[in-house]
Amino acid sequence: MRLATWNVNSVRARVDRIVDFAVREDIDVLAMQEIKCKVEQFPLEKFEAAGFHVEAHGISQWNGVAIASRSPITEVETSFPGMPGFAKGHNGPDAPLEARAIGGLIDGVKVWSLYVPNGRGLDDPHYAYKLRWLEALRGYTHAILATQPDLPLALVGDFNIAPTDADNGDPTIIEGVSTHVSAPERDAFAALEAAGLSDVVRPLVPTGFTYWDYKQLRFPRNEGLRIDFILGSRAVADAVTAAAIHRDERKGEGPSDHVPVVVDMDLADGEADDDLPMIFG
DNA sequence: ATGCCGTAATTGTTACGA
Repeated sequence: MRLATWNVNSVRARVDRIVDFAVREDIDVLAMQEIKCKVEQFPLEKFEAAGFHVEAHGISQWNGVAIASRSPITEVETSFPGMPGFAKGHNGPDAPLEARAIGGLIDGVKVWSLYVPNGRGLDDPHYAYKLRWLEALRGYTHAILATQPDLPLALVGDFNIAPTDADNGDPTIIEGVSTHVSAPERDAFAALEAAGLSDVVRPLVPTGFTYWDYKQLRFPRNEGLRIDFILGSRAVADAVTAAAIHRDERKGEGPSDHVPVVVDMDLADGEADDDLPMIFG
């Protein structure tokens, strides 16, 4: 399985670029974030014409996530258990959920496309919301791997955290002042790893950014951030054979400000192997 | 070079982004 994640910054504004990439790179599963449309506005036909099934979750012009897959997607969920909500003036336990998560089972792999809240500012209510959201995601991960430790689980998307200083090449993003690089955010990311996930791209692609702001020549100057990740359970990590960050997708006409991150997985059918008749035995 | 903000509500301006 070739699995990709991409914050597309509007699926309608660049659907042809997205589908062209998925076809050209022979992507099996493409997790998208910031589709920026309602489900009924999603350009389904162009994905289906290219041979993809699509599950999308979008409720307004903000946020929105989707998964396009060559194999059918089952067990679709549009939030994970415990996921908090947020709205202006309504930040409590009953706040409405945003369209920031969609999960499904694809060829035995549980895939989640995630758009972690931005945070906006260290003193902003959105920052506390971001940390609550990440803690809920950690709790979900811990719970599911406690009961299914061998599950191939992939949490992919825009985590809006630069986990190390090497992941921050933007001179305007400063520790102590900015979101994305604060200790609580980095601790929250590390807690996901402690819950049983690992970044399956970094061992194969140790450096490089996945996002460059549209302003201030950030891309030509290569002043970006690495904030888009593919986190996998042990079963996923053991299956990964290759990884890539498609930096070239930031070039040309009408790019997203993020680029796709891709892994190849060689997934043995663990249970099926045990059931195979011993023809040669 | 990869080039100086883009998108989607809306129709002048605001919200959002990282």
